[in-house]
Amino acid sequence: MDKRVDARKQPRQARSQATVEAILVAAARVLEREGSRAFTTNRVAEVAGVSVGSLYQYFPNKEALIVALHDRHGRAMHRVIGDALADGAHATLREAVAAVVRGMLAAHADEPELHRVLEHEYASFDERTSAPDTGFDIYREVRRLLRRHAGEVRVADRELAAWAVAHTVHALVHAAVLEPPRRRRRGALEGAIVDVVLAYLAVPSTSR
Amino acid sequence: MDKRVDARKQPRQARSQATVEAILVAAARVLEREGSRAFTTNRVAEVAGVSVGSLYQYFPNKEALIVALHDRHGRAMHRVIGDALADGAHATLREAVAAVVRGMLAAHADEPELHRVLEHEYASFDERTSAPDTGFDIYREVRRLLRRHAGEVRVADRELAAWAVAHTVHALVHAAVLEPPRRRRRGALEGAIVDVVLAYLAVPSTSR
Amino acid sequence: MDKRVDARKQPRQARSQATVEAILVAAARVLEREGSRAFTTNRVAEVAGVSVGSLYQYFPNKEALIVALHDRHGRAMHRVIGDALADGAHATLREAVAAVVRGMLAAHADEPELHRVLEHEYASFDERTSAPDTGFDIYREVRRLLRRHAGEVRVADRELAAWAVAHTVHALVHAAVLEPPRRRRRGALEGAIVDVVLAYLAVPSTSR
Amino acid sequence: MDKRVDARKQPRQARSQATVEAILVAAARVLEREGSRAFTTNRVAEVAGVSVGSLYQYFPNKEALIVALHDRHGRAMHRVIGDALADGAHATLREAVAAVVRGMLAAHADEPELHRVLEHEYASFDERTSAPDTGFDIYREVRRLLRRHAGEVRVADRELAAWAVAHTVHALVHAAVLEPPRRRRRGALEGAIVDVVLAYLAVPSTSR
DNA sequence: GATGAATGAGACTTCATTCAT
DNA sequence: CATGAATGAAGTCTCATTCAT
Repeated sequence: MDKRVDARKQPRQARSQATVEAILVAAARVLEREGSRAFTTNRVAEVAGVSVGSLYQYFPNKEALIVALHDRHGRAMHRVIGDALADGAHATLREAVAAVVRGMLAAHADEPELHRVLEHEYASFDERTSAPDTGFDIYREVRRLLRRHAGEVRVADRELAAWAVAHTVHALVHAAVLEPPRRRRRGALEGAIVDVVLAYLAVPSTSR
Repeated sequence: MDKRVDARKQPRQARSQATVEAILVAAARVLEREGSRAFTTNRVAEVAGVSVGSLYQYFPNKEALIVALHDRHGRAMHRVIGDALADGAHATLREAVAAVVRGMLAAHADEPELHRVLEHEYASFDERTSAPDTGFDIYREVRRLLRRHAGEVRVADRELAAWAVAHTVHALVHAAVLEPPRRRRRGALEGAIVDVVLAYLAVPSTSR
Repeated sequence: MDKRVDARKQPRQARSQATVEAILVAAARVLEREGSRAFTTNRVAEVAGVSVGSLYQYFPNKEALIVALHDRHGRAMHRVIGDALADGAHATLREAVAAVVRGMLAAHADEPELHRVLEHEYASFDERTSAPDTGFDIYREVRRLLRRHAGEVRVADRELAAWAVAHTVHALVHAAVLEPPRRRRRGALEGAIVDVVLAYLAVPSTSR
Repeated sequence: MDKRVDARKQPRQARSQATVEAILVAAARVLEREGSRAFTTNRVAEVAGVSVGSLYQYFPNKEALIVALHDRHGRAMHRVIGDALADGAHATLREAVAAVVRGMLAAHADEPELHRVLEHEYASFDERTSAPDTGFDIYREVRRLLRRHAGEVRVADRELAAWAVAHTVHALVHAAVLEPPRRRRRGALEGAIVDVVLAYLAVPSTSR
């Protein structure tokens, strides 16, 4: 019982491009400010300033909106990591990890609630839907990071380490924007996240 | 417009106790095996073998079911941590952390999906509802742990560390049961989680 | 992509029995008096004096209503033919055919439009739906009729004759109630239908 | 609340003619192959290779498409009967009837489903719409046939006979293409239809 | 207390039709 | 004239909750 979630129609005219964009922006806004309870196709269309019909012209169903937003976010995260891994971008592992963490924090700062909700909604139809794998594997990226800075890394099982690091960073970034501890600035949280990762991965140093 | 979510009445008789229990077990089972989409009051009542009417006799609304399950899980986690902190239970920080991680993994192993869903369902009405704080503060527990083993801990900002550790452990335990890396046994995952926490918290040692 | 059309729930209490009956009566009435355009689940529920929810408690979807009505009509026709075939009911083929035609005309007289619409609606989802074969084969019944009165029948290919007779009678009965020729009484139409069938089937006689 | 269903404008230019034709062909094809559910103006336009807007340039609404197809089919049937009645075309009643039946079978063979659907769609808005009587009366044609071969016809009430014959032929032709009995060739069906009609109309002969 | 039939607001989605480009 | 994006009324169906028995 698969459900299609890919875009129903490719917008050709500039007008439709704008409509699609408006719908996605509205979807994100509704999710962020009104919660998943209020996330109805009619409400999204209303906020987008278009009719429900227009929404369905470009998205076959409500889930497709979630998928599109999720995909969009996934690509952004991919870009952040990719940038941190770019040739010669960062000399040390710590610098690279810091860049990733900083990028992710920035990407989640504006609409923190959105990403939490998105994750839940996306997971909730993961199976019924032929959710197109966003195509990129975050673990692979982390493993590349570890390989590139192999000299500084002490963990033996790199795949296990990639798993641990990916989930840790993800969780702490979300926690940083959604449930930050009192009175800490973002910089402090960024530092803590980097510390957790580095302490685990890197050979002990005297620093810190 | 607050919504009551506390149990509608305290069941005094044994039969009522059993009914409430059956409903909660059914709720957990539906959430675990059939997903949040199927989580309807009628379905829960059916699985519990009672009528919807009876369900509403003990729970004022659907959210109360989620709250009850969430609360129940919270208490269980509390107990796990409490045990690990019991006087003289564990000599070293590593042992104490390992005990906590082991306990949490065990508590999540049976119904992993349940806890993921629960968390999001609970969060989704966090605000509209006057969700009674389950009364215990996980951070406080972690801070107690750090204080007790202060000698082994090097981090300066203990509250920040508690925040980081609590979220890290929570995320990795969930990931361990829901999205474990291929071919690693639970013991390996447990080890990795402890490693992440210890590397961050403890003064460097030669171990590992 | 099968669609279920069988009753969703078996009504157990007397109250539900009445509800189901009211819904079917309302469905027939709407189809007959307001046409298939007006045949919406809300309208049917309204005419039945119940809520849409009740309708869906007993019929999984709109099509199930059509199927139920169709089935009901099929059984009635079956009964008519069965009665005409009952042992010793009719001495001659003409009498038997006349009995069938009379019975069918009576059965269609009250709600002629209903049966026309029903047929169309039923046919329109014949394939998408796993329409339960009403279980009885009208051809078989006609063949039995021909066999029983074999002495009077001259047609060689009985199966072909059954096909022709079944469709002819069906069409003329419908036409008789829906588009009768001007100023003919029902008796005259009944006679004409029997004449068409008998002239085709029976050995020529001097009668008429 | 009458609704206009006649062509919105008479296409004068060749290109317009072609567009109208393409639309009608597409409408027939959709109805035949995809069913009345799929018969949407957008789908018809798509299959016709034109925009919806263009469709509405030539047809004021969806019903007009049905009317046009129905009308077209009616004219074709009229032609078939007219040919069979042409002066000196057929010497005997049987030959004339056979010609009509053969012509009708041929006309329905290509798109059998289309005609069934058409009939019901047409009937479904017969009243709301001021459906222009297609202008020719099939009964009149049949009566002419009976009059011309009066010598061979034994039935007394010619109008009643025309009614019976018209409906019988119509039903059997449709049945022949839509629900033919197993393993009979079209010739056999044609023969059976002619037999039914002739046995009813004509004076008994020794033939057959 | 228990039952389960009934309710009905409201969510999702379609499609005939219009109109700016 | 053609295009196709946009509209929105209307229809199907679900499910939390109530209440007569």
